[in-house]
Amino acid sequence: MNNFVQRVYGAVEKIPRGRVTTYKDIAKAIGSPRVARAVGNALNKNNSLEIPCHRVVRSDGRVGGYNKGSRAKVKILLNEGVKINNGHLLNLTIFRWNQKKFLK
DNA sequence: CTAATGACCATTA
DNA sequence: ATAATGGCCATTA
Repeated sequence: MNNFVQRVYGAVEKIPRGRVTTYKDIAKAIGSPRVARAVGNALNKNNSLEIPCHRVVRSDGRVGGYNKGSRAKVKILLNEGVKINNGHLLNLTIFRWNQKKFLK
């Protein structure tokens, strides 16, 4: 574990059930807007159930990867009420969660 | 030290 | 709609 991973997890653990955010949004949230790819790498190592990394999706509305397989990721999200069709969110803007907005 | 890798992104064809 | 491309950056070999 290192500082970067800690910061990523710190942002991810705040995502509420039934909502999603993007790798890029996590990057912004930790103050480094261009590290989306590295965020994915950090989440790939996650094993903790405390970190809801299945709620992080791609900015194009596709579900993205998962260390237990993207099938499992879709399954969990569907179970939380996020609507997905062929690995693509029906409407990313509806389910997207923005921390700043939430705090306002 | 350098090179390769990957749960990404935006642009272009 | 798909596919290719270049960029990005932390981590790992």
